[in-house]
Amino acid sequence: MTSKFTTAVHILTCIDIFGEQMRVTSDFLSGSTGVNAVIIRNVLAQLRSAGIVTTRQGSGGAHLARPLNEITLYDVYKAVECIDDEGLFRFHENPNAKCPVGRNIHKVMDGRLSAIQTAKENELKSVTLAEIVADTKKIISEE
Amino acid sequence: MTSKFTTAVHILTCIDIFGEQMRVTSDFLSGSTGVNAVIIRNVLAQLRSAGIVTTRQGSGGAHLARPLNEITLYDVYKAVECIDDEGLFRFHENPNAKCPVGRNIHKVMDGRLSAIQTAKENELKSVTLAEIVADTKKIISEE
DNA sequence: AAAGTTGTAATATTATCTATTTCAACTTTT
DNA sequence: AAAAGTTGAAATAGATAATATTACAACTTT
Repeated sequence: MTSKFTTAVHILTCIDIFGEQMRVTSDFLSGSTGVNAVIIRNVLAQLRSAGIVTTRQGSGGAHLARPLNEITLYDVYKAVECIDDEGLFRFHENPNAKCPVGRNIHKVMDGRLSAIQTAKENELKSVTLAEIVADTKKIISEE
Repeated sequence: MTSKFTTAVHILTCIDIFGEQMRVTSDFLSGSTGVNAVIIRNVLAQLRSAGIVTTRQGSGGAHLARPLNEITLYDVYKAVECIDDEGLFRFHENPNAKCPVGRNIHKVMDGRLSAIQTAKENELKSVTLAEIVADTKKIISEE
């Protein structure tokens, strides 16, 4: 499990909150998140590939590619964590095909576990960044 | 993420399916799962602490401590993966407290993410090992 | 007493995430 | 045109965690 998902949400929140007043560079985001600037650029690259942000060489600064209420946590998660490769659970990789349990346990569990995966994804889809940013602004204003 | 959860389900399935005919030792389970025998014994120790299996030094062989339909996937998951320590997501650990976003993002996301955690746990609670074993036996009989 | 097993600690290996270094390509400013 | 600051990306290093391995004491049965 990586921390790229929460880092990405942090990044997007910063872009929205600070983007109008200043240039949100990878260096600034590195300072806010405490994550190395190169990692930030990697995450931004993944968000860019997913059509969530725009970046430009030279001029610098990241911008949202679409409105906050059209970006769900699932979109962000899918962009930065490789969902297809591995699900919520990790299988032991070398079950013995000569054992009737060993050669079938993966198949048996897959169906049950993918239901859980789906439940997680549906929860992620139900939250947009607009809500995250609204919550953040509210907390900041009450400080 | 570890593979101890799926390994544990595999182990419990084996205990039920093979337990009447033979002694299900850590060595046998190592052969069926492809997981090192010491790791198997560690998993068994965790399942024993959770009151799911019984083991004995010397005589060998693991046994179920209660009926399959009284063991949910959640029981197994809780026994072998430290649920409290870390949730479904991993946070970047050093957000900048001097940044209004940095010092609040964790709090903002926590509520949303724990809802997802709960959804996952509820799904895990809804499946018992009795169903896993029934599915496995069905597939074996059709081979 | 011998053989086989569990329980457990200590160490090694492996995989993976994160950080770091480096530099070319690009944009804006002077 | 030059300088300063930035992104994109590759290569390497470091840190962390999961898994495997080794070793052996304690235990049970034959």
